[in-house]
Amino acid sequence: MKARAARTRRRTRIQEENEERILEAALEMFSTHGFRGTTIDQIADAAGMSKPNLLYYFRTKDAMHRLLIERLLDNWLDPLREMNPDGNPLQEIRSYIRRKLEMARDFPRESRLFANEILQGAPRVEDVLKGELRELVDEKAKVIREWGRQGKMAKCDPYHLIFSIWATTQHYADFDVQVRAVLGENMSGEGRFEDAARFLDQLFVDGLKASGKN
Amino acid sequence: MKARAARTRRRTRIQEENEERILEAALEMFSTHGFRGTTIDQIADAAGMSKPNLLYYFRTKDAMHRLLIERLLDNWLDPLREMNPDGNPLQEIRSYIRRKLEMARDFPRESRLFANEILQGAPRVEDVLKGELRELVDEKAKVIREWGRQGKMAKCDPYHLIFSIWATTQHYADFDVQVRAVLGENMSGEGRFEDAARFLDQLFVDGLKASGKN
DNA sequence: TGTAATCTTTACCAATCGGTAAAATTATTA
DNA sequence: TAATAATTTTACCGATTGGTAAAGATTACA
Repeated sequence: MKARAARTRRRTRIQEENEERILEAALEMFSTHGFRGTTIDQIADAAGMSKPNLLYYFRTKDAMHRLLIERLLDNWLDPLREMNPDGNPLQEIRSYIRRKLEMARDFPRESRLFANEILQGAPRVEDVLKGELRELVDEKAKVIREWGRQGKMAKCDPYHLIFSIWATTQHYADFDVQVRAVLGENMSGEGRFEDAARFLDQLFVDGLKASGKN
Repeated sequence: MKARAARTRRRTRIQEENEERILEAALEMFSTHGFRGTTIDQIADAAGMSKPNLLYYFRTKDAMHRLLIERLLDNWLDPLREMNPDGNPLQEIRSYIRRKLEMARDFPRESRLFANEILQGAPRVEDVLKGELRELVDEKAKVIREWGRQGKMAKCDPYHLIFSIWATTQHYADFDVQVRAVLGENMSGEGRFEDAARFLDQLFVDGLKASGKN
């Protein structure tokens, strides 16, 4: 018996490549058809391999989905975590919006995967929402409220501010087809996101400047 | 042969009741599991009848879904249509937000049905998006731009303003479980929506007041 | 190079899917 | 009330679903 335990043997090159190909294909399918709307055959096709071959790497459909969700959640909360309590409030909010918008632009499938999951009642991420997510939002809400108290920005409900930032930024990934339909297909993705960034800056930053009456 | 054609015979009481029960059940299932994620058996169960009996009223799964989408689109654009070019700009925008928020509160399943459809590439509503919806948004965008030009409100990209209103209001229906997870289950639905309305008023109305620099 | 481990293919399976046929039942109306 | 139309049930079908068994091909390594 080797020193290396059977359960933890090193991953092969082929294994690494194929698992990545499968996850890529699975993300593509799950994010557009949802979990139940995606078949293993579709994923296998998209990954360019047979279904039994795919099932050699992931024993169930659920295993693929779980891993994708897990990976997603790893990065999902980072932009909010980076919001610095000691920074300039409006600048911090502006940067947060920018980071979220960049995520929507660069990882639209991940955003849609998450949206699908939430829409369907969040059966697989409920714990994270009520745990990690809630704690983080509570923490940042306190910071925002304190900024308001100190007159560094307008007083406002920090929870709904955060919801609004989530909603407006993720909208460009989740409702992409609608945005394209309204703006016309000829408008480039880059242009769309620049315009969106400019508008959201204006809306949130101007809208949250400390006003005299508070 | 009766004067009444075979194709257009009057709907019976039973027919009317059962079709309504079925659509109610179908809306419930489609809005949380999506089209492919919902089975006819599930709908039949939820409607309290057997599958063949259900299929007597709707010959295919698609027929139910199409009718629900059709009904939805009937009312979906009304709030934006009601925006009055001759009204007070900020008041009109405030009212529009209010109406959209009320729809999210009162018809969350319809909102999620729509969200599911868009997320999955809008295969069944593409025409409406590129047709009716786009025309309506173009029209209202002109109005908003004119308001800006006249100095009645801040100059801003009207398309992204509309997207932001859609995103923030529908968020409370589509991402309901996340909102509840963060705010805690003990907060009542009424309270949530009142807080949201207050915040969105502040964000959009304060954020879009005509500023000196324009 | 031989061999053990890894990877892929072929052939399959029970359960579930959307949907149908037709008999049995219930409601309507002449 | 008799006949007709509308509704419901029972029994079923072929296709697709997620997943398995096991033989065959390939790869890594001592």
